[in-house]
Amino acid sequence: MDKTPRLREQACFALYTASRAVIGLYRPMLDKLGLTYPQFLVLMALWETDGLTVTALGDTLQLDSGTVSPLLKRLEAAGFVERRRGDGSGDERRVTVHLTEAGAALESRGCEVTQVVGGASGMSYEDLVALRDKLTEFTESIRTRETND
Amino acid sequence: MDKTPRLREQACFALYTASRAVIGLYRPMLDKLGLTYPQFLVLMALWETDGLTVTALGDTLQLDSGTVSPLLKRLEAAGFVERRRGDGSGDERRVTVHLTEAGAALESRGCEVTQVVGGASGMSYEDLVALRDKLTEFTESIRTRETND
DNA sequence: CACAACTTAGTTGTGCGCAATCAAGTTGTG
DNA sequence: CACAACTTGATTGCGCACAACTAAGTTGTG
Repeated sequence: MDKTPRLREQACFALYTASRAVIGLYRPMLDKLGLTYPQFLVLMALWETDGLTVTALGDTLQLDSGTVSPLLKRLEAAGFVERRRGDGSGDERRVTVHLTEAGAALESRGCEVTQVVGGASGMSYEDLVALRDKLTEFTESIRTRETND
Repeated sequence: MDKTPRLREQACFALYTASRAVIGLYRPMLDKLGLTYPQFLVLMALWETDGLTVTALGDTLQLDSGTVSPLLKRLEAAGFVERRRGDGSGDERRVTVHLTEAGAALESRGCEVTQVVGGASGMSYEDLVALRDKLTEFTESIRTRETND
């Protein structure tokens, strides 16, 4: 029984490293669009459903307001999105996030990026799908156990 | 052909989310040891091989000096590690990192944490090993393609 | 020896990520 | 209506990550 866990044997470390590696793979391509990876995720969410509230965006990306608010501030400053308070709902607390023309225009180039990254991953489509499903299962499983101490 | 990639379908997003979720699972336990996850990784590397240089630590954790240097500064301030310049090698550029007594003493409690997290992941040992290997393969594959533009 | 090229750590600046806190707005209950 | 509980988004503070740069030390070449 080797009680000392080796770094290389830890699935969590592999996860941590892999995550940073993919983002690093995206980086040079996203740089050309003037985006960071989290900013790109926001746009992907909006390309799918424009006009999400800040909370809905946070739920989608699994990020809290302390991350999303400044993220949107930068995206707004860059001219990719626009925030509107009390948009139609009559609830003045709600802020909806909308793509600008520039933000919407990035969609096709953005999709290209995901294609290229998928190809550069060195894995087949089937493998990627299997990995994604395994990871999603993993995350769900963790979230349900989050109350642990 | 749906050209617009959905966030939920992206393996990269699943990776990004899963990574943060595991670290979140570690957080409350590591808080009790006074450590963050990256700091815990440094200690794991040192429990395995004490006296690594800053560069060797960076290679092990796949982090550059801009991340490792301040990380070690905080770990040193917390009394878990100690840095020594030109340690024996006669090369005054090299800084080796050594566990203090307090740092070494955390090992058994640290190992416990990895056990608990492994259990709380909701996956079998075999599944975790398979996932880890898939992720390692993924990362390696990406690193070899990093010269892409 | 001279000196350019390189290696090693560290610093600076920007952008996440998250806990904690806050202010403004809304809702439920009496 | 009054007012406590809640929701929504923003702010603050700290610790990563990483690019770009710097300073100090080492090595290879003539």
